[in-house]
Amino acid sequence: MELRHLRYFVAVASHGSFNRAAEVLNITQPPLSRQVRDLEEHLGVALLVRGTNSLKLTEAGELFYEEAREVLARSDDAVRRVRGETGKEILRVGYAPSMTAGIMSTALARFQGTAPGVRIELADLSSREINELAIAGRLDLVVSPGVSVAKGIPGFQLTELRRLQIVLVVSERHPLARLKRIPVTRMDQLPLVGLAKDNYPEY
Amino acid sequence: MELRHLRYFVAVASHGSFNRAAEVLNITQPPLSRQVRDLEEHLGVALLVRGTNSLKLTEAGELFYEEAREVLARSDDAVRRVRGETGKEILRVGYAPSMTAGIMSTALARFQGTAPGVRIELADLSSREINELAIAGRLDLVVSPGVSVAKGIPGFQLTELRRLQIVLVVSERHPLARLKRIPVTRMDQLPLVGLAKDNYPEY
DNA sequence: TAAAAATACTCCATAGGTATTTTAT
DNA sequence: ATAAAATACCTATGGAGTATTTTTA
Repeated sequence: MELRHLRYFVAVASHGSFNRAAEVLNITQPPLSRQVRDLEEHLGVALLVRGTNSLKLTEAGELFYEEAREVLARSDDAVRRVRGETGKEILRVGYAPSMTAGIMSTALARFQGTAPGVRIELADLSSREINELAIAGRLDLVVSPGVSVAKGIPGFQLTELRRLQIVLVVSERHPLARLKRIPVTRMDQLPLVGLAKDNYPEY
Repeated sequence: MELRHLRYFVAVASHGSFNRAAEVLNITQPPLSRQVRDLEEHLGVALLVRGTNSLKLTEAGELFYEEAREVLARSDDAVRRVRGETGKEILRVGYAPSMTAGIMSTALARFQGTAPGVRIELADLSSREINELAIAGRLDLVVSPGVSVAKGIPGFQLTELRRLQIVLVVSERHPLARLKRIPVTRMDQLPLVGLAKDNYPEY
């Protein structure tokens, strides 16, 4: 198997047609058909279902399509890097740890998969710092609690990522424990015990 | 550029010789030289410094060697997956967190690089548990303080990974502070304040 | 029946082989 | 002097082209 097979298959899959793919690849249709067929034979798996006026990917085809694109992206990237056209693309991400708990690592892995050339600079920040740095143009992407970016950040686009449930845990003898619903306003009066700024200077 | 070029270059780089690489690849030396030369030409970068009895990678060569191995590993993995020989290889790692602080994440990343098909199951364990599970055959790899595996584990091979310095911090008024060297035996007599088992049930 | 893909063949580019020379230790 | 890589040249596999047939919406 060579990269050619992957390039050809990806072209066919993405154009949904041997003829159009051949055109794009600047070759004729028969050799393209042959190469893709060779690939399927090599894999021992059918990648495409050929209907005359329709071309569908099999389940294996869908999988291999993703994989092949991945491999091609990686090899392109390898070439770019060794040429010194180094993956100097940098994505600067500022995030609030509390907001990203449990999703950051998979998000990173998946992003690196699709864009292996991009270097990611992570900074876990307080929401205030996120705003400051973002406004100063020192961040490209921000993950932050909604309230703190409610007004938006100039030059940034807002997307809802997830909704987090915030729960109140009280002793069963606490006056609030008796209420079915607790209006947020009721919490104004509660004393808040938290960490002083000095205790977490990194924020 | 085709996978062939990458395969050939990797073979040459890893064997440190065109002749030996050619042998392994089951081709003769001249076409191998040519292919590698074509690759360098395509990249526009020298990958190897040819001394008659020595072969060295250039800086670019070192980089491209890693990249190429990556691409090849990915493509192999793609084939395996689409064939349904799904990356069902699992490496079960048991480790003592204190021993692996600061090295685990990079180790994981690098391992995934060379063997992307392998799923890793991590378990941070107490050294006692590590021994138990390893003996029970439920772990493939173990990172543990030397003392606790000094006797070895049946079926496991021992390799020294790193030496950690353990330091004793005392008040300057403490009797031990006066000594230049403190024999371990002296510490027998010191009271030890630690966490009770109940306080870290996950261990 | 009219597209799109498959077949059948032809050709030539190039991967790979053989023989030899060059080079650096 | 010698072993390893480069060079020169040859061979032949197989990638790509042309012409045609087959297939199914």
